[in-house]
Amino acid sequence: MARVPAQERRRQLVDAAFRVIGREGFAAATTRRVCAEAGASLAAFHYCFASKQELLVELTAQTMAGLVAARAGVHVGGSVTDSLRSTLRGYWETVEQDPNRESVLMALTQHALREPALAGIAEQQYAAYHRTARETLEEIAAGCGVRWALPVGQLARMLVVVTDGVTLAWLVDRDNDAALAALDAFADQLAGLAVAMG
Amino acid sequence: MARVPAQERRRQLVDAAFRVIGREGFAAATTRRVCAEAGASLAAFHYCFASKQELLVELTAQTMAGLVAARAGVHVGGSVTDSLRSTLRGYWETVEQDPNRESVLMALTQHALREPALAGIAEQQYAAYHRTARETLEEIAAGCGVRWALPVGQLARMLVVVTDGVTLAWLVDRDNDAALAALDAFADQLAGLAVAMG
DNA sequence: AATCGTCTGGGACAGTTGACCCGGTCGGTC
DNA sequence: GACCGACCGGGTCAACTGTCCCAGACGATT
Repeated sequence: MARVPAQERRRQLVDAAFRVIGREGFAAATTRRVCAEAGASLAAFHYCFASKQELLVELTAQTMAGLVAARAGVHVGGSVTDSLRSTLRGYWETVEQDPNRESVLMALTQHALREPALAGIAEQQYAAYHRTARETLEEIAAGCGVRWALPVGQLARMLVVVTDGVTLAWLVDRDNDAALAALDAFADQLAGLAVAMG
Repeated sequence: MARVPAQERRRQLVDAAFRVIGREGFAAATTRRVCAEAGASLAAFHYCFASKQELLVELTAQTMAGLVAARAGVHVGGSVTDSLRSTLRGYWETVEQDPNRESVLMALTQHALREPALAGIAEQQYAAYHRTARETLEEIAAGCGVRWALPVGQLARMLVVVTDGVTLAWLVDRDNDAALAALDAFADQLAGLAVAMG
């Protein structure tokens, strides 16, 4: 087995855990299974992490941070409708690009809601998620010269609701067309809440 | 220990599993834990169920069927906006009434997506869920004398997206007010897709 | 070359889990 | 009252889990 710096090993193990969970579910992510995926020994695992819990904390934080980053893409251009559509479609591209990420995210969220050590992370990252959505909406409003008819915080939550809801439905029936159609329709709907600046 | 007919025992064990998962998460639902909750012995368990898997199948089917039933309430009255609002608020009442049900549902859905024996159930029940949403929308349209500007199937998916998305967000931050506000806003939005019958 | 922290190999441990089994007990039926 | 299927108690089993340990090997610094 290759000799690898501890920090690099940590990264490898986190990545391996991500792949295992995405492929076989949260329950399958045992220390032995993760080590096998990463090509490491159990001893290496416990040299890098004090416990499995520690691995999970790092994985959760990293994945949720990636979530916020991946969904931060704003596309301002043309009308409000166009901007919202392309922003939501931009989000959907990230889902299609790595569908497993969503499965992992769901599993981790589910787990984090139970685990006191992780609960803070989930809540905090969802707050960041809402914040990102709000910034996106404000950017669009500014770029298109409109203002929102509802409090931006409320609209931000609606945006998160739409992305999460569409993703959840898609995880069950894997209907890409329906997902895209729903996203477009919601974009049109939300655009109706933009009123000309005055 | 009381002497109970096998069928009744099955019911008790399914109920116990539901409670355990709702309170402590899916992973906590071991056969022993479920038996303790139900006040039954391991032997009783394996007399009633051939395997834990069988219990899970029954639990999943039963819970998802309950989901469809609980969300089937339609409230037609007044304008389209009023009807949609009260229908969505009716749904939210069922959530507030038994918040754990949603946690269990999420956990089971998550699990069902991995387990071939359960995948069919999840898919089938979500299809039923979509069908119910469509019927709700058609009832509202008929009752209010309007038609929908988009295909009803697409609107039905949007309705499901909204309820699931709002529920998911609420599971993380438990913000009741935000959930209700989002539901109302979406009701108003969707009502905009109703056009007078011509 | 000696040394020291970093890293690895293989094994061991106690605890838990799903499954199973056997002897026996209950309640109704004939 | 004999019988029989429904039901239970308690114990056992192999498999798997997270965690830990120790002897040793590597590589840079001295």
